[in-house]
Amino acid sequence: MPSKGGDPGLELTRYAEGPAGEAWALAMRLFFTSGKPRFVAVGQELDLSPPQGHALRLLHAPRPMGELARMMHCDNSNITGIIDRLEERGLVRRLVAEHDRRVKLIALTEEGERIRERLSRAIAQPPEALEALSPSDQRTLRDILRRAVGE
Amino acid sequence: MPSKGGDPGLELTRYAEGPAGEAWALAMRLFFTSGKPRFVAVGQELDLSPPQGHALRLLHAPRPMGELARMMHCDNSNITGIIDRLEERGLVRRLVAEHDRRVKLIALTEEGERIRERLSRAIAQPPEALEALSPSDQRTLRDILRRAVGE
DNA sequence: CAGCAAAGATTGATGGGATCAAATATCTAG
DNA sequence: CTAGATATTTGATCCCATCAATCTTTGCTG
Repeated sequence: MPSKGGDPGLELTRYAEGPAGEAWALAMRLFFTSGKPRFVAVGQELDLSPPQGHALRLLHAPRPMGELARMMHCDNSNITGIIDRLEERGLVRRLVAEHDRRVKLIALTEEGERIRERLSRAIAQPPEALEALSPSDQRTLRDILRRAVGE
Repeated sequence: MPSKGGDPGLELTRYAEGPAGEAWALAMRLFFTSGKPRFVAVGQELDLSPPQGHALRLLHAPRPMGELARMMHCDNSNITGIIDRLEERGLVRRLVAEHDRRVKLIALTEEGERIRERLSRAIAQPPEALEALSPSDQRTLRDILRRAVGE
């Protein structure tokens, strides 16, 4: 079964085993053709690199640097630079935690909150492929994913 | 509804509208907590950066540089370096297209094919959250996503 | 209390990636 | 043949990832 057109899919299903594997392959395809490009595009409009955008999204509540690093699956020292640049732009502030003066809590400024809001809204927009599903399929999809994620 | 634990979710559902939006938010959460980390980890084992891995996966058939660039949503000039490094490692070859000597077709070497195979297999493995679903949910999920992607 | 190991964050070095402008080689139309 | 378009490359600049080393602060232990 050769793929159609320009093969926009990542030829993922070839290696998938079982229904879960196939579903996962299709989901990743959706993400790579829709999700990631949009994330990058929206980030560019707001002049945010993907890691900066990611960090901003995680900051709906103040967090220590180390927690950010863990959540972003990257090294501690990496976060320093990302936060540096966000701080220079006034989107973020470093607060010293009073219970432990080693840790710095990163908090959004008002401007940062505004940008985060816009970013989140744009990213939450589902791709057309999902919007085009029947309402019943949409609900079923949501319900199954809720069960998967354990919500 | 404050999130539980360390808030591994990206607080995505707050901005989602409608079932499709919620489903999308859940899918992205799955991707960010499972998919991307695994992609990066598997890449590290094989000593491939994420873009190198991505490019390799797209090369199940020889492609011109420009086509790779379009598929990876990046600038043409970007691909040059990525392919340079893959070529230095002997995973890839540049072939001059005979119908147009401007274009270079990128083809996997045998070693490249082996690596690509291992990468693809590892990535195709669905996250536990999906494996844990009932077989019926798994099938339904796959079917809905097939409809969405239009397969 | 003194000393010391561990934890949180930063710095510096190195290499890869994104983006943009400019250059090169080739093709195609007229 | 020539002008313009196309595919790729180069160079410059910035950002990100990773690792080792450093600094401060904490908490433990004798």
